Amino acid sequence: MQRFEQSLPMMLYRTLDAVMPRFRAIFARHGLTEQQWRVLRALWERDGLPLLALSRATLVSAPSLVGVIDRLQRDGLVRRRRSDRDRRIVQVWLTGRGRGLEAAARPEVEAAYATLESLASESEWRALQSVMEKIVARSKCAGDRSRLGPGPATEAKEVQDGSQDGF
Amino acid sequence: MQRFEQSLPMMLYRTLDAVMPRFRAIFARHGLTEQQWRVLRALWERDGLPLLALSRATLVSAPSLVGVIDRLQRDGLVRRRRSDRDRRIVQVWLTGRGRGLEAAARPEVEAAYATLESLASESEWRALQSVMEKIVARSKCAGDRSRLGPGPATEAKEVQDGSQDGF
DNA sequence: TCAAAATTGTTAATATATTAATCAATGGCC
DNA sequence: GGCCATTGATTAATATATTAACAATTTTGA
Repeated sequence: MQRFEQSLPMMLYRTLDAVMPRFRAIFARHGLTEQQWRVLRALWERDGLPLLALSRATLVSAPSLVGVIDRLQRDGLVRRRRSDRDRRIVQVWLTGRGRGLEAAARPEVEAAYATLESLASESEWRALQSVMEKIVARSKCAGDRSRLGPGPATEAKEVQDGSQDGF
Repeated sequence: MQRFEQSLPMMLYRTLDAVMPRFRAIFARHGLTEQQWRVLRALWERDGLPLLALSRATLVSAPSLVGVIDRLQRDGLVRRRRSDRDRRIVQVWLTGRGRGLEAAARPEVEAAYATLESLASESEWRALQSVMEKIVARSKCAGDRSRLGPGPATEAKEVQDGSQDGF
């Protein structure tokens, strides 16, 4: 059995353990947890996402996400609204305060990314990203079920309009 | 701000999300969670580790580890024993059942690793490992505090004897 | 049309993660 | 010897993860 320390999972965990603390410190200064940050980050890019899409975007499982959003809502950063087109769907929308956090936190996060990028060369980053993408892509094929569902499925049958409600 | 999807943290999480399910399925078949597996894995390599060393080896924080070990103990897989040399230290020892699990699970885990390795080439794996090691190493320098402590500290003042009790 | 199957969000039960605080034991130091 | 900063384990409080089960809605398909 491969040495524990050098197994791919442990290497990935160790890397996260090395880089995340500095990000978490920033989130904490703005009163956010890492998962709350991820949700906001996704909504800043596209507001009004349905819960399931948000789950896939943030890699937070649906059951966990329910709680994360409960607390974001409690803190007045987002709002839930059930879709009219499909009453099963619950969309999550930013409040003014939720939207405002982006500008407030951006400088610190940018700086953290810059520090992070300085830890390896351009080509190393590209290599890293390329291999990880390959692993992810080829894992999905192998009859896997990565707990967050197959996403847009094998055949992309996504709605392509830009409507803010088109889910 | 860098695109959310392509940020290093999300890439790492996505990779874990892609590869871990197949391992977790194996652990579950043996009645283990991922963290319980990590503890056993560490003890198989070196039995009787103190809790803090176990925490560093598994990347499970000490408070979490207490619960993980409580449950492993409840299930009769490990045993706690307070060190005589230093009454603060609690060592964790495998029971017969705990030791037996290694042989039972090994084939499946080996197979999973083999499948995993087939997802990328030799050189890609080396590149991946090399870049991640670099990131980890250089993150530690930068006045970081990756929650699991500085390990053996800057100056390795570890006990070098092979005694099973030398902690 | 209508019952079965699939989707989406949620709850429940148990296991972890995270941060801060506590507590006993040790080591250094005067 | 006795005070004190440290260390190693644990507890406490809150937030997430994971798996299974559910309820309300669509969607399918006979």
